[in-house]
Amino acid sequence: MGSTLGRRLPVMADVAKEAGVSHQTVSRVLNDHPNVRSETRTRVLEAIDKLGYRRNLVARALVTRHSRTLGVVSFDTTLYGPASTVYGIEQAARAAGYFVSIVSLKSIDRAGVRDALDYLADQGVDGIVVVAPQRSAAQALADLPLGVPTVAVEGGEAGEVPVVCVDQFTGGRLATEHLLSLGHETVWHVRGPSDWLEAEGRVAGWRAALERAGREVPRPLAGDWSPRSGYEAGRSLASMKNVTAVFVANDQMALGVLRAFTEQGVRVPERVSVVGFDDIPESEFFSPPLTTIRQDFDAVGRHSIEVLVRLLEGGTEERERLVVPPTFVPRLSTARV
Amino acid sequence: MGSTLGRRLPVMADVAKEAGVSHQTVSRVLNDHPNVRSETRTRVLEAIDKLGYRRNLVARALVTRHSRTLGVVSFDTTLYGPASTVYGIEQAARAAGYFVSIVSLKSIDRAGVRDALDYLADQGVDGIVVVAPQRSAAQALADLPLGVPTVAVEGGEAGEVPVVCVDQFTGGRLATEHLLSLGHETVWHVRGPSDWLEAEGRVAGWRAALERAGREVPRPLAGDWSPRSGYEAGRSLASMKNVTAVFVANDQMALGVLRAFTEQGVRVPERVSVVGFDDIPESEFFSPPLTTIRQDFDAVGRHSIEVLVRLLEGGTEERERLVVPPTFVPRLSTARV
DNA sequence: CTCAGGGTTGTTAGCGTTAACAAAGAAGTG
DNA sequence: CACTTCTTTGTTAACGCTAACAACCCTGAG
Repeated sequence: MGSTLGRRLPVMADVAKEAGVSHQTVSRVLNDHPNVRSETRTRVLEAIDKLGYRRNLVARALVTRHSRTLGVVSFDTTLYGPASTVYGIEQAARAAGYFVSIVSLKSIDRAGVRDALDYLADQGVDGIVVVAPQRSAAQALADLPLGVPTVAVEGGEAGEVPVVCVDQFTGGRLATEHLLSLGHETVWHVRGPSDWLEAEGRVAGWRAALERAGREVPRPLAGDWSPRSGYEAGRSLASMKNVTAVFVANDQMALGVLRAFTEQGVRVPERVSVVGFDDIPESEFFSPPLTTIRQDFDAVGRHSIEVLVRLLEGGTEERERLVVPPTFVPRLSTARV
Repeated sequence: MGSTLGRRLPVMADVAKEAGVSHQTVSRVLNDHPNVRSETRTRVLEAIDKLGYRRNLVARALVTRHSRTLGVVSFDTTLYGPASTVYGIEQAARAAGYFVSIVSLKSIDRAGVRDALDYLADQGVDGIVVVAPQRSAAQALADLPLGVPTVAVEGGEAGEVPVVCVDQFTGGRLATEHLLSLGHETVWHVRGPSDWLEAEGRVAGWRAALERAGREVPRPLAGDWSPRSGYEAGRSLASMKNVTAVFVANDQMALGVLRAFTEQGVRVPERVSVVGFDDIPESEFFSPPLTTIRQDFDAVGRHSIEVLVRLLEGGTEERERLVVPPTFVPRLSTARV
């Protein structure tokens, strides 16, 4: 449409001519410069309105050296956690007047993260949020001497950039303490992949709670966050007679565990109690509804933008670390021994 | 870091001086212009390498009037469908050399869509993909006289822009025919919100299959895609004695239905068969594993970019409509009467 | 030997905006 | 009333790149 229209879009000079002022005055009006006579201002605004003028942000970015665009690097935005975090980021960024450009990685190795950051830097983003839940990603970030202000989400201990994350340790501890408080002798654990900082944090919290209570610490079963890996862990657990309580490192794997237990005739919570992690929207409707630890992904996303914007606008380079607490969500998958 | 460094980034002129050529020659090398002596080319490339020069894409965009950025407007990217679609879009766009800027809407009304499109147009995107599964969004799109090439995903019948979508009608038909083929007298339906085109398509496919088989068409139960609404529909269905087969319009609601059935002692698939829609990663591990209709969201996202890029680069304004077929995924939630 | 024609490079002029400075008028001060 | 100061506006010069054109060199045909 309009390919033969010929009328190019109006530019600032057109508005200026229409309003009988210089283009600089138009610029001043648009940028809320205080020293413009109100009569002139209205005349300019009318001209803008009449011509349907819209300022060219690319030209503006060239001269101001600010694109008002933030970059986001994330791993597999198909997963609930990253998707929710990115959603929070996007909402907060837009509210703060920034555009959001996204790179979603398939695998997170150092090269991948480096490429993504370069790519965004090329585009001229003013700042970057890296959702880096894996150790490799966090390290890649730590190594990179990047010229763009950056914030890591779930970035673990990496010291170079500010970090916003959920307190995984406390989450693991809460889950475990809940199960112990119900009278379980010990708590088994289906953990996430070892490269993930979140997985490590949950393991550590679980272990600490057991040790503090002076209980035996069983060997954790390995999972990869997928329902299938939970299912396989569940089959192993079902065959062990002494298992009465399991803390599963995420809700999806917990679903797999529940499925395996159902197949093997292991009743939850009558014979085994199960606690998950994340509180995905589905977990309330698992059979039975899943007791879990809620992560406020949305808050994490919002906070990361707050920190980044502060970095961009304030400029103070506080080496911040903002920790969002998880919350315990009791449902029906856990019971007294 | 580097705030006191003072050394500004190298620009094309710096490279030119370093290589002993004009900046235009540098530009030609970067743009793969054929008429550059290979010796000169290597000299320029060496200079680029030595100085760590990176071309300023903002300046380039200003003069070429192309930002190589595509905009995506989507509704609630927290949901599995939109998230997967956006993921596919992002991957395909990056592979085609485009950046992706995202706007995620909380509610899709005409004003919201209009704002999002304006917002992206201001930013100077070259093209836009609108994930518009609701009728209101599709209409908003149809009304808008936008100056930027646009493709709608799941956009229904809206005639102004090319559309890429999954064949919802066929999906609904497949689900229903499967249940009928198992000997069920008729099939009940838990539908999605009436504003959603996808919901309508599935209802229509379900109805058509029943009518073609000469069966009674029960009144569909209303849902809003959430597990909770499925749960509520499930409680209603559980109380009806004549229900033996249910087609639920998405997997999340199907989870709620399964939960309600479990609570009421209605066994699946022994007493009632259930079919879902979407094939989310969890559905294989529901109890029982859910028979469902798979939508290839990723393919939809990829196709939408293909169409858009063709529009941008070819320029032919074919009023395309690309339909991705759904596939039937048999699992254990359905059985013969 | 001359001249056309292609390959290769340089020069100049934008793209549409903001920044920096200059200029003119209004207003306040001794 | 002269002089400073503030407000308002305009003029000019970037920002870093590509497009258009000009200029030069080299080759080969007449």
